[in-house]
Amino acid sequence: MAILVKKSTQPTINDVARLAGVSKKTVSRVINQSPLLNGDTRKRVEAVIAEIGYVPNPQARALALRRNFLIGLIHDNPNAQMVLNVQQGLLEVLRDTEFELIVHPVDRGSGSMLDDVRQFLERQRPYGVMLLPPISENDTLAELCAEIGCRFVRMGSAQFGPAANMVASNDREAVRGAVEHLAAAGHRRIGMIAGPHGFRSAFERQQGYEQALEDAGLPVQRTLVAQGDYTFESGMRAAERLLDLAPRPTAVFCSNDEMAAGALHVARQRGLDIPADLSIVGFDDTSIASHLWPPLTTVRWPIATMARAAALKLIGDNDEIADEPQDALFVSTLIRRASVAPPSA
Amino acid sequence: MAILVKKSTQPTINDVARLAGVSKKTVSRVINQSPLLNGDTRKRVEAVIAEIGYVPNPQARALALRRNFLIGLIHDNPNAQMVLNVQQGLLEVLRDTEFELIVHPVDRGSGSMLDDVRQFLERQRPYGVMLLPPISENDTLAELCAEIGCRFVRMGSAQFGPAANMVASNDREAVRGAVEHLAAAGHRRIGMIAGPHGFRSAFERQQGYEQALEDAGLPVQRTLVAQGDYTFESGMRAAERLLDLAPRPTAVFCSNDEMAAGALHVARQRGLDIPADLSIVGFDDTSIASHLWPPLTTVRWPIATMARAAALKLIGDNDEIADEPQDALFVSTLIRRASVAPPSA
DNA sequence: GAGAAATCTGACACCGGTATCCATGTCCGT
DNA sequence: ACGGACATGGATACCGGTGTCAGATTTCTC
Repeated sequence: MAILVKKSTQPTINDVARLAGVSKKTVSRVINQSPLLNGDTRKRVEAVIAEIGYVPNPQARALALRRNFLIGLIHDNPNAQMVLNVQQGLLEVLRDTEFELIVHPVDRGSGSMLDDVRQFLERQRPYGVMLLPPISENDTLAELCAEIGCRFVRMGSAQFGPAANMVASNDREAVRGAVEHLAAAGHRRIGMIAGPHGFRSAFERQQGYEQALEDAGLPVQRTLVAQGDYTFESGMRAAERLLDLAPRPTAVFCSNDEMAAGALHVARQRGLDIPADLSIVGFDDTSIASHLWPPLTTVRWPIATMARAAALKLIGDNDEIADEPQDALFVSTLIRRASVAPPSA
Repeated sequence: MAILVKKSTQPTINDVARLAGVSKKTVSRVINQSPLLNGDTRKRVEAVIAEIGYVPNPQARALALRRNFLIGLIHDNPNAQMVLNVQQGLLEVLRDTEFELIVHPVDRGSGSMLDDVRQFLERQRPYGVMLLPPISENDTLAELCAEIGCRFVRMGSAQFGPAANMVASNDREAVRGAVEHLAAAGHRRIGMIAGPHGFRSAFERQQGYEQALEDAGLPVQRTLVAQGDYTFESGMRAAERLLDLAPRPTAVFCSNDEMAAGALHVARQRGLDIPADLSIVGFDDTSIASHLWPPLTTVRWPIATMARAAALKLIGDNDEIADEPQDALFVSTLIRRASVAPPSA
């Protein structure tokens, strides 16, 4: 038997007012917990609300209040796990508030990206938006949000300036620690699979890599750095280039787990033993890292925590968010698993 | 320098009307492409709109039209890749429409799940919602949607009835084919890591497994079926139980890729060679399947295609969606990769 | 050129909330 | 008993769109 969709009509504030024998405004006061209400009237109204199952219409509310309760998540991130981690962090905060989450992915690289976002912002006028890397690194985009008058928070891999509404991590330091770990294990030829050109996160992580090499007294060599675009496939291609070198690097740091997985894949294809023949370190600590075999040593990027913080900034009472943007810094830590060992020979 | 958020005021339909020297309604006609408009007036209004950058307020529109343009995605699925695949399929359809996507994850198992969903539906009154498995298998939930009067489409692993607004795949047949493939390779002891009890998808897939065994003249043994809950960790635990058996199964079919990855992980821990010592088949063909080593033979579940179809059903002009729910069936196919081989001894 | 028909346009009410502001009722001091 | 401070509640306008319907204009017909 078919399940039919009733064309039911939802009770409105007028129905409540009529049944309770009060005016709309009084009902509105009850809903909004106004303090200037007789306890008796309040109870009567509440009883009616409960009885007929009245729920305020958010669209009408939004119209009257000249604001809505939508938080936008704008991203161009191909990494499902990361996006979902962020969503989870966000929703944890949004749960039990009246806010709802609107997800708006955009085409990276598409020339109309800015127009797309502008249209989204102008149409929905979300209360606030959250910008995920890598698109969050785009200053023009941030300026667009500001111009339109939309609260925003950017998640990123480094402080961009004294005040850029940034919730950031310390990627450079974290990567430096990770590569140091490789050097300390005895590796002298440490390759890197870097992120795409023009991305702040890619830049920061590469800087960390180079600093660690310098600290360890190792030469920084162009050929040891292959570039990917944060996808598994690009990680494979980059790894192929690195593994074709002679002598082969004995370790490789990858700018994210996805590319590390690609590198591991290629190494396996070539019959290399991980970690004996090649040590691999990733970045992000998404679930793929611990699921791989061997489990991947990686930098844990506290993305869900950052998302929670960003959400709190967005919906916080702090109305000065725009005038006094505050940045927050989160610390990434190295998670040691089984994909790193001293070089074999 | 801080990026300031301007408290700008958006132009309204009244501004446009005043500047163009016409009435609100005429502007509304221009926006809605009403055919009964003098070309001249239309152009004048359009010019003003373009000049002052007018964008209609969706909240006001929603209020006046007594409907909005929000599509809800309700899910309790822990699998990030799958959820994102669905989101992608959905958004592909929603892009270039005026619909926006609201994501509303719920706590599986939480006792308040139905209340949570009810609150979401009553508050947001989305134009339509999409229910993802496993929560989509919950008939009570579907009835709730119908009761509230919200369009909905359920994605699932089998037809639930003659008309249940279902976009479904043929899991049973697909699994039968997959297990047949194992039997054809010469496996006689084929284990299964099943999904959680009470889930339709889990049931369908187990039925497919059992049918394949019967078809191949193999005994259906309780001990060869271990149960998981679709997570990596549960896959590990289930695999441990199966690999502890003596004699050990030489192949295992897993109800999803995530658990297959867990099984692969455990096999590796025990020093087994895949596929020589153990053949593994998964289900879903999420990206993890091709990223694993060895690449996983798996059933491709066309979830993004299904999501597109579901989205079209939701936003389609077809107003009878409620009265004449139509089901659609999608075919899953076996993707042969390297995790299956004939048994070694 | 007058009247009818077809075409366009605008005044007005309405969607379901909130804000403003004034009218009433209550309690108190004198 | 009267006036004023204070607490409470209601009438009304408004947010920014859309629907209705009547009136104005144009076009067509004879």
